Amino acid sequence: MERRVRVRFAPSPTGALHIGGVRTALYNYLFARQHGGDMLLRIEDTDSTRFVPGAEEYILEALDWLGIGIDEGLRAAKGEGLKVKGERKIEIEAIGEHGPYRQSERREIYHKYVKQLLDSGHAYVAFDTPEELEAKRAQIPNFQYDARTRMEMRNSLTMPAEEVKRLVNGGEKYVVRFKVEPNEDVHVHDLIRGEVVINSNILDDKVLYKSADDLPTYHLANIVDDHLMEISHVIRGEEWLPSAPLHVLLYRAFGWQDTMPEFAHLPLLLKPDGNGKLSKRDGDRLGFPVFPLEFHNEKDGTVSSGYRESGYLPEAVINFLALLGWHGSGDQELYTMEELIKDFSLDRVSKSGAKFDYEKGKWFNHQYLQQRSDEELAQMFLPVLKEHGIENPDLALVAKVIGLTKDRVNFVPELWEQTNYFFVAPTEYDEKSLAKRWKEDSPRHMKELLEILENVPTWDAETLDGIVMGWIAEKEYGVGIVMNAFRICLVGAARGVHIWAITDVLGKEETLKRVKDALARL
RNA sequence: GGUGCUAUCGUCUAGUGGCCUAGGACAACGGCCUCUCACGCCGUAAACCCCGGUUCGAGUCCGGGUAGCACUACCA
Repeated sequence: MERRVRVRFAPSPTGALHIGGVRTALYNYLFARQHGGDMLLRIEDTDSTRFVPGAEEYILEALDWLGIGIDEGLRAAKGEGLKVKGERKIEIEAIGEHGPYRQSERREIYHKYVKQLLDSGHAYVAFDTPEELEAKRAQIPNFQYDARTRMEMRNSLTMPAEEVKRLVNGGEKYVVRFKVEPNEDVHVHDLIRGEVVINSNILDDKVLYKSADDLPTYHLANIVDDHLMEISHVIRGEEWLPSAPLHVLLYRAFGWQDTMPEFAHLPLLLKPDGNGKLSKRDGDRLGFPVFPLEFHNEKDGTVSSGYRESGYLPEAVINFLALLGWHGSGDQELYTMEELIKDFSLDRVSKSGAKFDYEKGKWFNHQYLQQRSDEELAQMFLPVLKEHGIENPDLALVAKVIGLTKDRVNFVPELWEQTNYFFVAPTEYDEKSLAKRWKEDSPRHMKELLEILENVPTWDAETLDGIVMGWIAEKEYGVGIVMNAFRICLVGAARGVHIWAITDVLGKEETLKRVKDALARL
């Protein structure tokens, strides 16, 4: 009997959610959905010193924006206040029977399990201060707190029980360490990498709990919670692979080996250039976001740009991320979330790290932008127009102009460069275009054209094209030279959509005005 | 340093011993379309890390190198 698939995404609220974390969340989500299982979200805030205000809200809002649904644990509640640029005022709801879902709220639970390990002899109390340990490391190269060295340290293994009790009761700061048995080959079965074997000698006696803040460390909290929350598959980043054997040992120490989850360690997202894993600095340096949403870090005062604010569509980010380290069964590149859920498979996840290819991300956004309706894009374009001083434009007109130009852009903000001449008449003219397209005869051509345009029976593309082309042919002027001069008058440069599409949007009056203005200036 | 993971076009990747003359996509380049600039379409260039071994046959399996990455905290 297969057990119910239950996976979790368990970020730490230490800042904006890194794009690699988003991918981890996505793969967990796809896996859960595909198997009809549950996707949990748990907050791993066991390091009180690294907590960043707003980070939790950020994480939940980011997942919500991307459409990565949470079935259990913490999630963004639907409603107003969500998706507000700049200020994050989301409502958080907790659902499920396995809560609380913030580790900082699970102290009593961890106490119980720390005690269990202590009682069974799998763990011990240690009093060595951080300073003492640091001194030890400085003194002994490659010092490791383990079977070889623990008998030289200040812990419950080397001190009389009475002394330990006295110290603990007296409020002395201590930690609880896991007692790793030496020289044992620990086997970890990884769904992506196969069998990984590590000898326990290289593991150290990891700190499981620190009395200073009365909180467990990641390793303990993670194992206890995954067990209690009945997690079936742990899908996480490759950086966790080295500590997976420790986790296996922990499951065994608790006697939970029969329900231990399966592991899958995902390849890392690497810098686009050079070596190493992708960091926030790379984004700043190369000019692209490494976070889903913009984030204002209250703690260090930094601002991180986000995909959403850069004009990315969530479905493009999802598609892009899905293919960074995973490949479908065929040659398909464009995937909806539904298709991803159908086709996803852990054994098609790559083993090697993937360099972050921002250029491809642009292409994905281009693809998805084309699928959005002109009206929808118009709404998204409004703020950009406002930035350029266009207040309360005619929405139908904006949509029409977008329909004419959207296939030229990758992002909504880029629409401005493609559409500005529809909203603002040119006041100066591009030098290069002028040099190439504005000839000696051009003023004369434009004067003639003006007369013709003033007298056309109807102002539609077909009529204009017929009349103007007829006139050019009759006078043997050359289509290119006349039309480009005309274009310069209307646009200010030799660029833009089809000329009759421009005159159509501009209308007769504005078109004539622009030609007259150009004539007066050039 | 130690341990582990990984290794196909510039990048993401397909490839599970003969279907590979190594396929697709992004980017690059060229052409077509055309009143311009784009888009689009068509095409070109571009890779199996190295050395051994197994095999009739290796990108694919094995060994050894090399390289890259990760981990090596009272952080996750």
